[in-house]
Amino acid sequence: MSEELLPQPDTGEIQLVKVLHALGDPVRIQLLGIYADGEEHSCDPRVLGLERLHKSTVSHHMRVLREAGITSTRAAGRNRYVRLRRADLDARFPGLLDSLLGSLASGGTGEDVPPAA
Amino acid sequence: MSEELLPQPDTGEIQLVKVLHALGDPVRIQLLGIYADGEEHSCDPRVLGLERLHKSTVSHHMRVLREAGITSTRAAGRNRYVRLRRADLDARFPGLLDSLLGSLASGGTGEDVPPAA
DNA sequence: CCAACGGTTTGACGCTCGTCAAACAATAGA
DNA sequence: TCTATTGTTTGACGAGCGTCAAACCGTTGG
Repeated sequence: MSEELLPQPDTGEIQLVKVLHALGDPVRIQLLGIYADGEEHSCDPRVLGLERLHKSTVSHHMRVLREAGITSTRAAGRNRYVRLRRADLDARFPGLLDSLLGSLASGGTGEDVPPAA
Repeated sequence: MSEELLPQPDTGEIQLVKVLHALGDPVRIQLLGIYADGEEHSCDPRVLGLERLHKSTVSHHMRVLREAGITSTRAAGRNRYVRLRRADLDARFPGLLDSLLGSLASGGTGEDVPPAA
């Protein structure tokens, strides 16, 4: 059995400008919202609600997020489990993640917001 | 005499993903640090400490920041005065700007940090 | 009126990005 | 041992970005 972490930057090496660049994309900011629960998630576009995108495209976004230091990916068997690096990000940039997730919830993404009706 | 504001998005129209995209660039995140004092600033690259960049390049970055809703530009005579839209950003995304500026100060940009010596 | 100033706009260049498709790799299950 | 599953990698394509240079525009000051 294999059980290893895919390469990712050390906490101290995470750069703000790269984090912002990584999140300055509609798909990846949406992924951040999905990962906000702190749980592990599969990479399958169907599971993530990203059926509109090819699996290789999703894989690409995963890599960008991981290399920016935002997510951590664990490989187990033929599955990969992606999780938010909440503690590391909080240590590196205190308060940033919380305000980002808060802003996301306040609807700053231009997504379709169904009326409260 | 002319004295008008260049076009910019209304506070409610500011989109998080566009803000992050705008700030996910080394030059523009540096500009954010300059504007952090809340004062008005000229566009002259020499005044901004951006001598390495052509004035048209700086002008381009100004436009990106303004159209993302991050800055406000006032035209007076042949000068333009750029200022951070702190109140608008705080209203739209509470806490985001503060944590961004804090993260910037914590050195997450990969900039050269002179030793404390 | 005319020249200098502060910025913007346009066009060009190379590079990066987001996306898909196809091939590939590794594991799990029958 | 096949075959299906899960995801990565590579290559291609069009679009967008960051930069510079040159032309342009409105304003200021002789």
